[in-house]
Amino acid sequence: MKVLIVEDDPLHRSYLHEAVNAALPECDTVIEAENGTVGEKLARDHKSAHIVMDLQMASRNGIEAARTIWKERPETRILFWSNYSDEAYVRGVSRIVPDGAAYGYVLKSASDERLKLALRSIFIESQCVIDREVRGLQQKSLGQTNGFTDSEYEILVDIALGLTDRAIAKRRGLSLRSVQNRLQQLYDKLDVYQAAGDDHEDGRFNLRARAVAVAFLRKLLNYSALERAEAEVQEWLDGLHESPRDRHRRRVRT
Amino acid sequence: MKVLIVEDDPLHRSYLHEAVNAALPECDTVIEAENGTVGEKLARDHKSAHIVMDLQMASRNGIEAARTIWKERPETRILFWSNYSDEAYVRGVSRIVPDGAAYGYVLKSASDERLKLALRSIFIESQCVIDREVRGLQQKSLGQTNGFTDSEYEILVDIALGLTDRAIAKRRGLSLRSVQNRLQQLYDKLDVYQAAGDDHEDGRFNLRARAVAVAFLRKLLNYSALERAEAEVQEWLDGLHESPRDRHRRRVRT
DNA sequence: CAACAAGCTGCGGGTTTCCGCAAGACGGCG
DNA sequence: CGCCGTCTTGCGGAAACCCGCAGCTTGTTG
Repeated sequence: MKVLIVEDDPLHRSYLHEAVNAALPECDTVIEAENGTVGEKLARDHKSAHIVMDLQMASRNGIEAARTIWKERPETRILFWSNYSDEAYVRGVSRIVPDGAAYGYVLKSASDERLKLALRSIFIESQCVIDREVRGLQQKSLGQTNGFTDSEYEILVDIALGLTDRAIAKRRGLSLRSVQNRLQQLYDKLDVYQAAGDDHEDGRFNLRARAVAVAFLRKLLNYSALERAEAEVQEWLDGLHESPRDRHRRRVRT
Repeated sequence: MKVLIVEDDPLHRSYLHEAVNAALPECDTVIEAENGTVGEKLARDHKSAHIVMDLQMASRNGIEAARTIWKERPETRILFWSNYSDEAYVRGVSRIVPDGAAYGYVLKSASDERLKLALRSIFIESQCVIDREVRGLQQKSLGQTNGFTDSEYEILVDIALGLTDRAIAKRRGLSLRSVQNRLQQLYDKLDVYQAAGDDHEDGRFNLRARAVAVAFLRKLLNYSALERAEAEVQEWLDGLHESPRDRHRRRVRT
């Protein structure tokens, strides 16, 4: 049995290496990658079936890497080992895990014991192991209790990127008004009205900008989510008008 | 000589402990703290003069902790040891360092050798040691080459928090128009106009929101900067009108 | 089928943002 | 002193945002 470790930090990497050796005597080779890019490459070269992956790496983050790996071989077992339980990460992961795949999500703050248990459960027993703390978020985010719908999350990302209502409408195939409806419902859930028009017109917030700030503070968004979204939107923008030639064709509107 | 280590991650903590022992034979005691809060407390109790501090900790981040420590004893020597060289961190640090204090900023990716050298330089020789990569940012941020003025940075933070123009004007003691001037100048520097109305009038960006997004992507802002700013603005809001009585929330505006 | 909930859409209008234009205010420099 | 550059402020208007109201399509349930 072979295990691939993908992790930025050399300290954590060697710690993982030891943990794998200790927890899995049946493992004969351990390979290491120091970022997502080489992680993908090694996974492909070695046809890795067992991977421990850090989220949040400089070159190419864990979610990106996992996505392409799973795309090529959906039965790969991946244990995500992360510092944070931001909702943005949790959502990002559960968005890309293939049906029936065995995977895990363990926090770096977990004990040695817990980590080893997770390694065995996933790699040997093919069971999913999700850290309790993470699990809580997942429930919230999938169920609708106090959580966010996918459509709400979508629009949150869109305004975080700085798109206008009109642009969002076009991107998502909605009318302008529908976009604004979704925005209202987002503002509602984020409780943006709190100090906005409450006391007086003095200390007012710009709802749109405030929503993004609150989402960040609540860790619904984080850097890597924004980064991914930015890449997607750029792609969309580029594909929007393939022919730079016929731009004069449609001039009149309204 | 005593050294205080303030660091979240147990692995990194013990690594630091070893590094200190190896680099500083004259050091007889090493104390450890696992977050900013107990870091402050230990620093006070032991009157620590030599501290190694992680930025980015859960309970109370390194900048906060360093600020209160320096406030009590400005001659304390602090070596910041961080994963990132985000401009937001660099700016945050150089904002709080007292005149003439010896401090350092070393990245976690640096070699053992570099770390040990930095430890000796700062704690023994009282010299400032700034990582080359970080240094670059600092130049940019203090000098005006392609960097941001304090006033621009201020307004960036304000819109990131979601304040309206009017609120910003009141907060900073400016007229509405001046605020908007600064915004324009910010938009200019952030190059927000790039794909906005450039090629076609369809996919437009909301400048205000876009500026925040770009700033995040360029790491001019990050979570901890936002968190600090949020605390400040809340404080300001509270102090604004002394009657916290009618705190009842209403969503209907008459 | 009726009744109801949930979502999309258009309309209208109040507020905010974005910004060109122009009139001061302040400081440096020949 | 006049000239110039930078910063501020007011005015006015086009565009964007925020949102109540009402009509329309779905899908569900009894």
